[in-house]
Amino acid sequence: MFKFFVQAKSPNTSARAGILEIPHGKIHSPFFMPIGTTGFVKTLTPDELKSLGAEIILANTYHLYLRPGDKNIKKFGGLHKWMGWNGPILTDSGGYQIFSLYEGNTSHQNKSDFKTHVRVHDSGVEFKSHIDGSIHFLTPRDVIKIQNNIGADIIMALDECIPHHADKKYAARAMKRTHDWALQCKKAHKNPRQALFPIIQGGMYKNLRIESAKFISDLDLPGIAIGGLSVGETKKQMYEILETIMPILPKNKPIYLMGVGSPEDLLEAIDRGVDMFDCVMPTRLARHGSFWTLTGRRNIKNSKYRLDQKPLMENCGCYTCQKFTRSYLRHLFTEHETLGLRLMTIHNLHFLLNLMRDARTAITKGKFRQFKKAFLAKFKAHAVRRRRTPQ
RNA sequence: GUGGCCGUAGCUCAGUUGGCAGAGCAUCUCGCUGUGGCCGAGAGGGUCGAGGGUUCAAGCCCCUCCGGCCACC
Repeated sequence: MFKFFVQAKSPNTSARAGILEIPHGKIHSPFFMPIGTTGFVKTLTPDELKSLGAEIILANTYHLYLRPGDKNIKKFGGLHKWMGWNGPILTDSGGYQIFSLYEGNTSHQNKSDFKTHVRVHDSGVEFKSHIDGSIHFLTPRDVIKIQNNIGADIIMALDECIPHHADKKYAARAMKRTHDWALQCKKAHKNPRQALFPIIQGGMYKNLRIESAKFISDLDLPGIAIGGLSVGETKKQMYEILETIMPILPKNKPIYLMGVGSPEDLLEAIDRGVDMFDCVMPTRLARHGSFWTLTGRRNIKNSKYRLDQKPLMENCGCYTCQKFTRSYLRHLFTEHETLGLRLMTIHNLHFLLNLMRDARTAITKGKFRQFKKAFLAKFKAHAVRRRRTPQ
């Protein structure tokens, strides 16, 4: 029901290519999961996702529990059937919402009109719904039951994600809670068609991270997730944490770095042995006008694209680049036309999913290091040039 | 013709007893990492309809003119 094989490794790197077999299909690793929090990847149909090469998508337990309600999803025949996506799905547990919606959280900018409150107790999490203000209390056991109802192929244990600047005492307490909850989730989880992944925490403290990595590994569940990164810390900090824990994680299980990321972070994490990723970046940035090219990130709203007859990216095979110019896409954005959001989303997802395919090919050929170096040299050069000579 | 109201940033408008010319939107940059299509940060943009007067100081008070709207002959 759930199998993971490592197929190829590349020299001088921990990067590896593999296959993950789960009830709704096979996934080629390393892979990126587009985010469909509320049961849809914003602006795209499942068919479009499939043709972009997405092999699995991510949805969110907290959001689906509030609306339409996990019990209703079960009545509809499960999330796959309801949303018309017959490929693999992973549901996040809602642990990240503890972090991003936490009262007084300053590391993330809370949306001013998104007045959700979260209180963490040893026994579970208290949420105030951002939809109707109702109060909900969820235990680790509840979170598993909700995910059973939603029916994803991979489900996540409840964890407590903390800000990067959390002190050691706070980080240790959140880690301990995350471990207790992981145990409770394991105990509550009984559906063999769903694989449960526990999550490593420990803040920016290496000894806590090591302790957490060992504890989570010892649970002997089908996969392992790394949480609490890409939450505002520097890239150097994130890579150091990865280098600290990756060597002590089991080699025969998929490793999932939650919430990452940017093209450069994906390659750096693959280099250190990570197999799975998810991130809002390609889809959210697309809706905000940003798009990726091999020479870095740009924004279609810039006035210099007003009369630009080139596609978003030269030699890009995506639908958007085949059919439309930058000037037209900019026009769609200035007119606030929905089509612009769709076309940009298609491009960014194509770019990132293609990057993952290229990385996999490079690993298979034993040339990942060269591939990474060549990609980053072009991609980051643009960012440096921008900093030095602002236009 | 007479009376009244109005004229301030590209647009819609604030502007206190006279005391450094303002906001929202738009424009132009930048940011966004287990999703609010938002949001945040910053920038540019003004002979305050024109001219004169009073005053240390006028968008504001006085006079003339121009333009717009309304009412009444």
